Amino acid sequence: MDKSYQPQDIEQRTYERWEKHGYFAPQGDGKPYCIMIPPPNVTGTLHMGHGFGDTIQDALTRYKRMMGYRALWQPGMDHAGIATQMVVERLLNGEGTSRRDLGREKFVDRVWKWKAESGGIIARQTRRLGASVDWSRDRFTMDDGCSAAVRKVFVSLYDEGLIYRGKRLVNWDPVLHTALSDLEVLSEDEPGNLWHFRYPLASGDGHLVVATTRPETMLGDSAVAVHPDDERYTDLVGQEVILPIVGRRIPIVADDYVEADFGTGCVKITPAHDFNDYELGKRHDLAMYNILTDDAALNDDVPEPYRGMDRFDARKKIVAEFESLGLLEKIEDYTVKIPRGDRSHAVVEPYLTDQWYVKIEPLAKPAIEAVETGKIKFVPENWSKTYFEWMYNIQDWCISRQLWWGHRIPAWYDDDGNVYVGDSEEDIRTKHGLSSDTALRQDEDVLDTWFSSALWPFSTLGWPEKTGALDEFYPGNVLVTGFDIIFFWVARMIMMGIKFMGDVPFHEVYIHGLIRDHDGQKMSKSKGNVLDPLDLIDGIDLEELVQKRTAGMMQDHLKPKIEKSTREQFPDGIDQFGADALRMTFAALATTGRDVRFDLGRIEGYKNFCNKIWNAARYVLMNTEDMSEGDTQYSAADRWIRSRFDVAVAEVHEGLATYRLDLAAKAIYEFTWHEFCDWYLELSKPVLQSDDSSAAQKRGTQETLIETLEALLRVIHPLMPFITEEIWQQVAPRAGVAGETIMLQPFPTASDAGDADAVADIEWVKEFILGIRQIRGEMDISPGKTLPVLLQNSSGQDRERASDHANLIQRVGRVESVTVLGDGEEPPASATALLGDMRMLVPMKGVIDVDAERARLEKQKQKAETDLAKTQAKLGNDKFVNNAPAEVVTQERQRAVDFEKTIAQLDEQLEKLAELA
RNA sequence: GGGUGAUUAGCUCAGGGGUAGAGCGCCACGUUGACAUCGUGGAGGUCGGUGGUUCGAGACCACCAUCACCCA
Repeated sequence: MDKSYQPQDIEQRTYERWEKHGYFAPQGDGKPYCIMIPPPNVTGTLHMGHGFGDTIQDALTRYKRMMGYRALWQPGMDHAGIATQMVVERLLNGEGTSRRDLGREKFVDRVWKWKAESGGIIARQTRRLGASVDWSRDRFTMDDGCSAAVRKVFVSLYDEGLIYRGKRLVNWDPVLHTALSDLEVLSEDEPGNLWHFRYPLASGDGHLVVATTRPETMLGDSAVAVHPDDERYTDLVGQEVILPIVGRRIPIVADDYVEADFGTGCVKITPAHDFNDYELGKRHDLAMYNILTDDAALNDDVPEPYRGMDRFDARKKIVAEFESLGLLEKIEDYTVKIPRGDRSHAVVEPYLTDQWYVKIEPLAKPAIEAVETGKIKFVPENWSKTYFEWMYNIQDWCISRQLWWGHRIPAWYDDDGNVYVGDSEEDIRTKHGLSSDTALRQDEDVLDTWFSSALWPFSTLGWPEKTGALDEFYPGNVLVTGFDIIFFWVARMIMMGIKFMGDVPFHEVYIHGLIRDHDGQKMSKSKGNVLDPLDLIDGIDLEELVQKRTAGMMQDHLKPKIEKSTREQFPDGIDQFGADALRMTFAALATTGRDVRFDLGRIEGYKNFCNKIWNAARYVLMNTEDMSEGDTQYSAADRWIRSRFDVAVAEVHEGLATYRLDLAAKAIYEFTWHEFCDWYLELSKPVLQSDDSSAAQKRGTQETLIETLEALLRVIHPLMPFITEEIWQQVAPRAGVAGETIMLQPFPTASDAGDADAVADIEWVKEFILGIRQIRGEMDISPGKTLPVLLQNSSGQDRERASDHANLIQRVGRVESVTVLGDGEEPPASATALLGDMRMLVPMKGVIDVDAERARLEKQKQKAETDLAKTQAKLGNDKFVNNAPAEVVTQERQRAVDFEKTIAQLDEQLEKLAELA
């Protein structure tokens, strides 16, 4: 074995071997266990969030697989309609052509080509992370099966009246020329203005003042509204104003929606370009004047000078015209919520168009019940509140998108405008008896990507076909995802699963946090703070990282800033850490919190942990080479480490069962480093390296070393698959374990045979050694110097242990000799450590500074006195003694006694020091 | 405005009515035949504030402050 751990040598060949042997497919005849991967966007690349989620899912899958389940982790990718179309359009722009130049068919062909290329990158990243997904079942939301599922669901919902088409106000993205669902629109505060306009009354008696943040919409106004209880305007309700510039007479209406306290209490109403106004307009039966084009320029229904003008240019012109008409009352600074498309970042317009909708309430109801009744549980449980909050206020879902990339809506129109919905054109012709000379044209639009994602838990298993996979793996066990897509995805899967499978798609939803950078900032391409998981696995130099972060940016002006911060944060680029270190880091960060800060220091620590395991294995292998057959005798240390291992195993089971991967990782780290390596390996050395040890004793320790390591590797494997497999290949044969791969070995279970005596003995030995080390450390005695130790006030058990484990104490504690002092025997001046009632004395002759020792003892005494005072205060309180549980009181009394003894011992020792001075 | 969280060591975070924890960082010492990607020892916290419940609160409750996020 190499002297240090080198991940790059191991990972890829190991993964290839696993994949080639088909280890990832469900195996054996155990109970099924299934996780559906959240399908990543096929044209993107995996980011840290995916790495995090994949690590969690892989750990769970590997664990269950080792526990004997038929584990399926279903992989796949999502076609990501808008995102993908944008990427490809940008590619085309770079080539000097465009989507429209190509035409729909060629454009879609082009996207498929790009998909093939890009999808490969993601698959490669997934493999590098060590993900044990069943590649033989790989799926894509646009493949034939998933597409069939989409059509089937659309048609059934339509037939049931749950999908309808209608002219509604939608969020219109004027750059991408498509409708967006509410969830795809992000509103943020931006500085703006509030313009106050005068609208003359038709009666000629003056004017009203309305305030607006969007002056250009006044061209589409169809009313002015006031609050019904607003006495200032009671008389005016029912009258009319004359809309400036346009010259239209529009009514003054009264409606509760108006806030009398806001502005002047008069609101202009533009039903075709504002969601609130739209509702108000319907209540009052107002006219709807659409004044925009698909590009959000003004259309021909506005006064001539404005036609064809961009909305923001029109705004300026309107304001100027009001001013010149003497109708501009004032302009205030005002912070406005600006809605932008989450992909294009264009300002979204409320716009009247024909769109397809899913009537959501009938689907939402059972989906709410599923969580209320506990059929589906959120982990952490709190997220169900977020789910309910949204589900109780859910709106109909706009599912049509004016894109070319996606599932085309299975609806056809004849020349009379009749709509036919069905699986295909032939299907419709048959169903409706339409002859071949009736012209039909299919709806141009495609479906929202999330429509197909909502079917993922069953479409991937073969639905609408009846398949064995569906029988076996639906419903899945757990969905692992971030809280940001509870609405987009989780809720919709639950609705569709219940609707079409008659059962929930999964029983648990484990919500993990979102990965942020070391400053707590969300990682995003435009901020230039994204990390590619592969760059942490393989490492990357600074220049390449800068290049990667600034390439292909939409906003060139951000480049210098990104370059600067990248150079500051990673002056030496990023080291190679390996997939296991990355995975262990993710696991350790998987707490119940919602933000996960990723810090390089953390992953470095886990890389060191890999090296620690590696070297522990080297030690074990080096020391078990010459294992012979014969009797074995197990030492207390051997029995101790087995007991401790059981405890660690139980903790790991508990951590994984409760989705606390951080606690599982901690238990693994703690045991491996601080018990197995720090103590057990050290305690094994005296046995193995001493000529006094019998062959049976050596064999006992060798067996314990190799067996514990072998089992430990299995415990670690779900979190760190590569290094454990690599070491296991060498360790298993020597431990007498046969098998091709650690992946398919049973996960250790805790035996209940803890050896309390051995544990007590070794804990005593550890305290002994720690006491000596403490003296050594604080007295600045070189680690190389062995020390004589005198035992004072020792019990029979102390003496027995000291003699039984003399070898350990001497070698590991670097103790020259252990001498038991008799009752009246006067020790020389010494440094002291306490072990229960016993005092361990290290004679000071030449080695120890009296003043330093006094200071040291004083400090210990002070600590004990503080503790004693607290304890006595408690015991002096009758209420405590009378009300606290008896065992707590007893324990407190015992502590008081212990502290008093400690103080007495320290006092005695301090007196001796005083005599010396 | 409605909702959900967070506030514990210099930093990043566990813990969850009965003795304040880890990793990293820091200080000192160290080439002990697995590991300097290491070992040994050490320093460092009135657990955001104020009240309350309790024999006992960092933990439970209320309010406040600050900071996030989601929804309108």
